[in-house]
Formats: sequence, structure tokens, C-alpha cells
Amino acid sequence: MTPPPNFIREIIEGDLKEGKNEGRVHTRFPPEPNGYLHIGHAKSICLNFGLAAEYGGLYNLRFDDTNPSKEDVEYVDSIMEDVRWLGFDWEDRLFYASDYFEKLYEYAVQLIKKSKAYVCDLSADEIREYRGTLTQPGQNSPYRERSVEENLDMFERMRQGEFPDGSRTLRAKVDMASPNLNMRDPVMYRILRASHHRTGDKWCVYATYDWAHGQSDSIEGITHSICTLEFEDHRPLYDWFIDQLGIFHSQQIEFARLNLSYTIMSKRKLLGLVQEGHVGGWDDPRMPTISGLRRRGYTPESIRDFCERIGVAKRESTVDIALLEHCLREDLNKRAPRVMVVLRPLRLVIDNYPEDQVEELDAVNNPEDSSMGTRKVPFSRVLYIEKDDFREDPPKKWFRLAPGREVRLKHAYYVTCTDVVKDEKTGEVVELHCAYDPESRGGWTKDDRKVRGTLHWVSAAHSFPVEARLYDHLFTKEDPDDVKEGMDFKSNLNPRSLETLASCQAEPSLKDAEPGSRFQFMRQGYFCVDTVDSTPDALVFNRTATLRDTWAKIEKALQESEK
RNA sequence: UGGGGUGUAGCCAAGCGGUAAGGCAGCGGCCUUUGGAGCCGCCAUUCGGAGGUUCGAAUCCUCCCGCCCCAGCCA
Repeated sequence: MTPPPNFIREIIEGDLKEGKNEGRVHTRFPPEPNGYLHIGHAKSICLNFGLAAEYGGLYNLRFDDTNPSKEDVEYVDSIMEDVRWLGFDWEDRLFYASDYFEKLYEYAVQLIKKSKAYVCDLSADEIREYRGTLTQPGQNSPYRERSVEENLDMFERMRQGEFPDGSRTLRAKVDMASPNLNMRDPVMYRILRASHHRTGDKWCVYATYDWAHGQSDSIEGITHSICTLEFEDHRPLYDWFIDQLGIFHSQQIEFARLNLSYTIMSKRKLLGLVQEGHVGGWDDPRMPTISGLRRRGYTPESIRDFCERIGVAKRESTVDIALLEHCLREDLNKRAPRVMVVLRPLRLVIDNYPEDQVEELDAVNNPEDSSMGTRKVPFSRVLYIEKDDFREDPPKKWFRLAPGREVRLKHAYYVTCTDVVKDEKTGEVVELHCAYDPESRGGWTKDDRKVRGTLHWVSAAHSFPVEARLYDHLFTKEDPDDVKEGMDFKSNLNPRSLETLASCQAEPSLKDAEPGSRFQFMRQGYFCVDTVDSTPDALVFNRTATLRDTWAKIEKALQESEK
């Protein structure tokens, strides 16, 4: 399969044709360790690493750790775990911008010597005032024309910790009248006494993104530095620094970040959900984080497939989350073994089935893949079926169970409903009585009689209780940020994003299911054993995705036509 | 009102002067021991709008309109 064309591939192929960079393709994924990776990062990882792999190049993992006040090792660990899980191996090419702090400092000295950088004593507020506005040019800082000697001395003293936090900065001397605000003497270093997760207290001056990023790319010999659209305005500065220094020139290319319907992708907002307890953590199965998706039961293959299918372009867009779910189902359909689990049990007694008899019936593990074999499922007189599979007063087109109706029990027999037992007080149906056809063993008869409905079931005496967690979109709105005045995205949180069913009944083969293992609960959806809360004695399953539910559509259409 | 981007179907997205790929969603049908899966078919006479160039324009030119990003010592 040849990957779909996109503008970045076009650029790379053009470069290759021209023999640029000696034919090398070298990319990097540069996360800041200030949060967990999400599906949007997966797009970037697949793009960066996928492209390098495709053109026989290399890719680096580089932590952009230039702001110690927001960063933490917890995040670097999770990021490495997530990237590996997605299926990418950076081999020995793990780097940190902090690896280059000394080099960056030397580069800064070079710029000072070229009179292209200066120490500025303006406060943050003053810098803002001097910067001008979108329509008005800025004014030069009064410190702009300090001598090289004084700048060298002051910069050295900044590093030595002689000045308080925020009191001075090192700025690039570019152009205060530039229509591009990024060129109005951007800050390269700020004084910040914060302990860095790797360099500890060695430094009290830290490079800004603009100063660190391009030079890090250059040091690593990155040929194509792929980033998101909001950095487009920074490209002239990216190029300016590299040109002033006369070092290897990486090419920055920008693409549109991923947005997903019913989802937020902002790390800041995601952090808020975690901190305020709206979700259980970064790895809550409702989160769009890689760790959340993993715990939910997503496969790395399905995520990579998704990232390929959404394409790469420069126009801002929001991908329908149904596409992600589709990729997941397509993958799991082929690999997930089928099992029978009754989510909301309803007792069903087969009156004409011998009291003590138990049959071990053959069940196919995956109709899509016969190599996955078969298993035995016990059948007996008392079963559980799904509450939703019985209607006392069935609507049109209903071909599940109802009084007098015959259905097939998957892998087993045909049964006909003969009696309904209700709770005297509530009127709730509590038990069904059926008669089975002994000639229908395996689920078919010689007379080829049509039985349209097929239900899943478990034997009451052989099944065991499990918990199922049914997840739905975290937000009720396609665009969670679409809110009324004064409200924020949290007002769109879906109160029903998690439904816990504590007394489901599972077939015995599930007893030894390992944490993380995935199944299709027949006619219900894909589920996986939770890796955090599940124990061998009390299994917890997360619903990864529902199956397509044609009946739900039919019923909805039926109800609407009656109105 | 400065600068940088960007407009192709409900949602993504190909297209690069020769007459609108593909996927998702949706809708019909077939098939089915999962109302699952699979299979078949339908779904843009038109590309943000208006002019122009050309035998021929989504592709080139002009003007207009919409949307996104930028005034952190965040990334």
C-alpha cells in the first residue's frame, strides 16, 4: 500500500531529487514533558517517524525541556512509554534540549559578539509596552545599543546568578518595526530559578522555545522540522537564528494539528479535567490521551491506521471521531475473540430441558479467522439472557424474544417463550420460561425453518459475575468549546460518559482473562480487561467501542415515523 | 486596521491547464447462527464569490468574502 500523497511528502521528494542534505531524511518528535501525550501527538509522531522510516531516514525523540517550572520526569516517562507502545523505536536517539544548554550558551555569546543580541533590563511589562501592537511598530529598548563587552559581561553575570528572576533578559537584535511580532527583538534567555528535572540547579537562565528549538534541530542534523501551524509565524525567526550562526539549516514545515469531534485536545484543559477530578486521571479511558486510549482497549495499529487515513494538510479541520472508532472496529473485528457476556441479566428457564443436564457446546472463537479455533460453552436448564432482548409487547420488525416468539440461542438451541414472570409489586419482568426444540442443537433444524433472531446467553450455574464499564463520549457537544457566554467547556461534560454495570454474567472461558486482553462481547461491543482495577477474582471490563447497532437505528426510525 | 495561513460533499482529503480519487458518516439492497462482519449500489454538472486569460480552469490572473494564528520572560 502506497501512502496517500501530501504536501510534506512532496517537499521531501523534491529535496531528495535535488540532492539536498546529501539525500538524508532526519526528523524528530519534540514533546515538552509537561503533560501526557494525546491522539493529536500520535498524528505528529506517525507523521515524523513514519516519514523518516518511509524514506530510509532516521528519527529522534527529543524532549523540549526548556521550561523547568512546568516540566516533570513523570511526563518524560509516560511519553517514552506511549511512543514505544505506538510502535516506534528511536534506538539510541533520545535527546533533550537540556543536553544543549552549554552549546546554546556558546551560540548566544557568538550572537552577542556579532552585535546581534543584547542584555535588556526592561521588565516583562515594559517589554510588552515597547513591543508595539499588531498595527503599530515597536520601539527600540533603551538597552539595545549596549557595547559588546558590556553585553558579554552582563550575560555572564546573568548566568552566574547575580540578578534576580525576571530582572533581565537576553534578546535577539532583529527589528522592532517588523510586522511579524516574533521578530521584534525576541527574548532568548530569561532568568528563572527553578530546579530542572535533568540539570538540577546548574542553570538559572533558560533558553526560550525560539532560541532552543531551531538550534537543537540544527545540532541534531534534522533535515525536516515538522511542527504545527501556529509556529508558521516563527519560521522567519527560526531561519534568522540559523543564518546568523551559520550552522546547519533545518527546514521547518508546518501542518494542521488534529482536532476530533466530541473531544478536547488542549493539554491545559486536559490537565484541568484531571486536577478537578472530572476524570480518574490522565489514563482515564475516556481521555483522548494515548494512555487513556490504551486503557480503553485501543490498539496501536488502529491508531496508526487512523493517523494515516486522516491525511496531512494545512487547513484547520475537525475529524469525526466516528473515523477513529471505525479504525478500531476494523482492527478488532479481525483479532478479537468472541465471547458471550450478559450485561443486564434476565433469568430464562427452559422448562422442557432436563433438570441436571449440562451440555458442552462448540463455539467458534472468531468467524473472521478460523485459525482462532473453537471452545466449549456449557449449556443448561437455567440461563441468563440480555434484558434488552425481550419485549413483552414487541414493536414492528422486532425479531428477538417476546411471548410466543422463537429465537436461536447462539451456538445452542431454538427456544420459544412460553411464560413471563413479573414482580408483583413493580410489574418488572424477572423471569422467562421457554420450551426448547431438541432437534435444533447447534442452532439449526432439518426443516430449515427461519429463525431470524439470535441471542447471546450464559448458563446461570456456570457463568460468573464481572463488572463492565460502558463509556461514551466525554462531551455532549461535537465542539466542547461551543459554550454560552460565561461558561466553559466543562459545562459540556457528558454526565453519562461512564455507566458501570456491576453484575454482568460472563461465560466461564473468561475466567483467566489477562489484564489488557481484548474481546468482542457478542452483539454488544469490544471490551478489554482493565489494567488498573481488575483483579483475578473480580474482573473489570472496559467497553472499548460498541458494535454497529442497526436495530437501534430501525427503532429510532420507527418511533419517528409514528410521531 | 499590520503580518502569516487557509477555503473542494455532513466530516476528512486527493487534484498541480484536458473535463471532480478515496475514506468516514448517511441512504437503499444482498447475504448472515452476532440486527456484527462482508458484498453491491446511491451520495459535488461543480471546487468560498465575482470577473478575466484559454479551444479548455478546482488548477493561471484580478478583485471581493469567510475562517484560523500572532502583541508569554509558554511551547
